[in-house]
Amino acid sequence: MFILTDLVNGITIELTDMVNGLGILRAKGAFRMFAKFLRLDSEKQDRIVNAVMKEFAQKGYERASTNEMVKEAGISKGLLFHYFQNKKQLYLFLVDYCYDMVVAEFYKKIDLTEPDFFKRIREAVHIKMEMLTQYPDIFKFMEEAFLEDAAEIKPELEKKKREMTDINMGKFFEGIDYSKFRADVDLKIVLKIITFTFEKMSEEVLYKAKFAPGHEINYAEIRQEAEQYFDVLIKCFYH
Amino acid sequence: MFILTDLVNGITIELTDMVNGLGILRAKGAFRMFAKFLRLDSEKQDRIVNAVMKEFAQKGYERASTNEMVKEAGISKGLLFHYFQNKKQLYLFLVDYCYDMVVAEFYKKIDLTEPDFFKRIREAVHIKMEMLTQYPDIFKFMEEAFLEDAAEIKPELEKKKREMTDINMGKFFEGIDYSKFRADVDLKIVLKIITFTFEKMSEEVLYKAKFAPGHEINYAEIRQEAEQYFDVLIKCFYH
Amino acid sequence: MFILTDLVNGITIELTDMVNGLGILRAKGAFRMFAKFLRLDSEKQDRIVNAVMKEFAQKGYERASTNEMVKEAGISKGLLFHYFQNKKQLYLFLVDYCYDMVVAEFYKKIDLTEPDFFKRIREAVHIKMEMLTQYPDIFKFMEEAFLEDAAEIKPELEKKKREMTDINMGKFFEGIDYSKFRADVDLKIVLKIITFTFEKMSEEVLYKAKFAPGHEINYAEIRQEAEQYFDVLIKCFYH
Amino acid sequence: MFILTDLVNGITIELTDMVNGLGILRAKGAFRMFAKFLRLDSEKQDRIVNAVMKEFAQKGYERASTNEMVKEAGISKGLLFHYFQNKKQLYLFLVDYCYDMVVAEFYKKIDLTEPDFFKRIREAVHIKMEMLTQYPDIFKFMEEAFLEDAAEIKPELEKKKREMTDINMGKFFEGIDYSKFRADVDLKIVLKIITFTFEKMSEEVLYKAKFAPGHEINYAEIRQEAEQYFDVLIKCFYH
DNA sequence: GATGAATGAGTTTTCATTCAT
DNA sequence: GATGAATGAAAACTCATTCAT
Repeated sequence: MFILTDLVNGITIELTDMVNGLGILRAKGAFRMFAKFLRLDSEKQDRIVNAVMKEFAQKGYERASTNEMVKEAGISKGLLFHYFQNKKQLYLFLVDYCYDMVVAEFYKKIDLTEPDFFKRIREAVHIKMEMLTQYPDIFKFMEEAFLEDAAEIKPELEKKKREMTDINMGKFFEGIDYSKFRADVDLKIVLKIITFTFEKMSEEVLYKAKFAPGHEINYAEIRQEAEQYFDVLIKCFYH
Repeated sequence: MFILTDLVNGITIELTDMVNGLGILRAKGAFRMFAKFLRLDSEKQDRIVNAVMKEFAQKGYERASTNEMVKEAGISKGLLFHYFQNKKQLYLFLVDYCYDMVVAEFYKKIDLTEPDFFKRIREAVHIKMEMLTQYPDIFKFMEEAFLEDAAEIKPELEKKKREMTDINMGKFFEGIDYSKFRADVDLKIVLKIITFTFEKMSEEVLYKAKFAPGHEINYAEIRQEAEQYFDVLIKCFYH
Repeated sequence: MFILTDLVNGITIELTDMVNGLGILRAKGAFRMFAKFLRLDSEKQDRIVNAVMKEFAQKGYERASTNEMVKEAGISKGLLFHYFQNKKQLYLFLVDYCYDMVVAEFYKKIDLTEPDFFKRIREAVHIKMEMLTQYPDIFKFMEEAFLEDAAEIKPELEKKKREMTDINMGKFFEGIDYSKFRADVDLKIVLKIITFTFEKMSEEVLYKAKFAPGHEINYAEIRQEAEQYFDVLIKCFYH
Repeated sequence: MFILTDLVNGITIELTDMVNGLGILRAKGAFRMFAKFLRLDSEKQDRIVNAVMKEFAQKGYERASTNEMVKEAGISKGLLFHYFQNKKQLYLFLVDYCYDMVVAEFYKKIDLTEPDFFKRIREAVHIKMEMLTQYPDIFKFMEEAFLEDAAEIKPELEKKKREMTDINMGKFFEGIDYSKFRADVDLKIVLKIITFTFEKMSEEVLYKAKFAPGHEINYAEIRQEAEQYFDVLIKCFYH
């Protein structure tokens, strides 16, 4: 579903499987190779995750230095590799780790019983903004991760994205009352246009925030801007 | 305007300044620091540009090796730095150089007298596909360049993007017959939705092409898909 | 005596002390420092010895990883060092352990009552080939061990070799009927020449086997080749 | 031919091609990839070769540290890799470099017109001892190199050895007066036995020297010992 | 006895950039 | 203008050994 994905890369994804609270990859056992790390007390886990995330987010995959990470995390060089084997695995682990965290959080909050399409989207936009404020580092990292195209991790990263972006709009839109949409145009195309609109809007918001002094986001303004889009879309696509 | 930008990164840009055949940056004097290079005979210029572009496109900014570039171009290490001072400047120069090339070509082809909004966009889509076929290397490089987020060049690159994406819809849409649009909604928002739609569509096409066997792009299919969007957009946004 | 040594490194050694079934080093108490290990049940001992031997044989002393050994043996890192103190001692222990095994086996088989020099050697060659087939891993390891020249273990290894190669031809040749040798030349030199010949022959066989497809050894051919040497040596050195 | 090879590894080789003063490998163009290094003034070349040789000889391939080499040679880290690409190439280069040096020197000295087999060998033994004294480091390195079995360089090193050990006794023994040998035994076997004898004798000498205080070699003693072998071999193999 | 997390100095290799020629 | 040898900091990763549990 678009709301989460456009937090990070603007690709619509299917979140249904995650609703139960298990991450896709965790459920698939991909975390087994990081068992050593996951057995640590959460204070240390957090210290490491934050240090690593900070470095990757700041410098990207290639330039990020494992030396800096261990210095920041206060652990030895060997230990990082003891947990994560190599830089690539460390990176891919972190992508999953963050993704799972974000998805689980989102689904705790969204109300999936709301049948009106635009109301549901409106709520999702608000949840998204809340989370952006609460976990800015994670979103920064995720955003970079989905743009990352370092040769070494590209294939695995693309595969991971594909796993996470297995589009299934049918499921996402379950419970939505489609009778409100006008009948003279292709509904699938209409839904895509709406999705695209909010994704691009989000991108613009993030993009502008980057260049704003202090990178602060004016949420009130975004909501107002979103309402403008809601107004047009409802008028044009509902009958 | 979206057509060019979504060739490379999906950000809407202002092309008006380029129509006269001078690149934004060239016009602004940014090429002065590469005067030595630009004074070379064009055969040597091309040899160097192609070698450098190839390396950057293949490996990204960080991993690209100046050694490989000079080997491929058949020039000495010192000479490259004589022309371009350092790797960062070399990269930024190349971004401009390619961008100018693409923009000039685009404006030679587009018919700016067509008053119908959708017809103009349709033509732009076709031109874009033509150019993608004709200059695949340049587009590959530009695409990578706009995704590049190596820490070292990021600030300059973002600035450059901003310069190139200083949105000025009013100018782009000059000559367009707006009387065809329905009057009960905000026209600016409508134009944004339409722009967003084609940008996202392009992104999807490129994304799918990445995973298609052989990365080939089915242009006929894209045109057909675009027509589906035209159909909905015209029905909903024209009166 | 050459037969055993050229199994492993082509240096003539004195085997008399081993005939009683005790290894040189074991008899000398050098095994005391590995008492903890030797007290284990033999199943576990074997598991560890095999895992360690495999790793050392495959990668040599330097590159062999204690991590791999404990993984293969199914024991903990700490335990390996509990038994063997450090990598060097582990290696030297294994050299002795294998050597003792090979020597004991050899002396169970050889007939020391045969008085004819060449007949005794002929039998030894056959025993050697039998054992090479039966314990290829041990021989592979021993062969590598005697070639090993990693700086760290070199002094001890050389010392060990010396202990094992303390030449005492007089004892080895006991019971041999020397009256068959011609009297006009120095018998000691003659015996050395014969010894050298079979050692070098063995080396050549092993060397050729290395490059043969599949490394297989053609034993029939070796026996035939040995007979050619026997023929010349008997004609020239017997009267 | 045995004399040279048993200087370093005891394998008989064909030296005929080297007589003209060009190394096998140099002649084959294998030195092209080290052209940068070979273009240096010989003072610097020597400084580097000696530093590298010293480190490899002392510690073997694996343990030898390129850090130590550059420190000893007084050059920068990058420069070593500028000349030799990587540690493996550096090692293999040095093997060739030394081998060529030794072979060329040997052939300047040996008198190939001497028809008597034993006289020719006697001279070779003397030349060998002379060279051992003159270039002890090179011989130390070569000896180690031929024993080296580090996994990484093994295949290339074995190939190199094969190139150098392409046995061609026929050519080496050209000009030798075989009529002096007894006719009732296989001459080829006889020649092998003699070759083996001197090779093993050399090995023993080197081996003993290793453990002698100060590693000094008593050349007079060796010559005397060699004479004992000559005496037996002449009596038994000449008619 | 048994565990395995933790250490940190060590390794080889890369690479943009400089500068004497 | 043109060369390419020279630099040296920085990178990712390894691994024997220790020690608290």
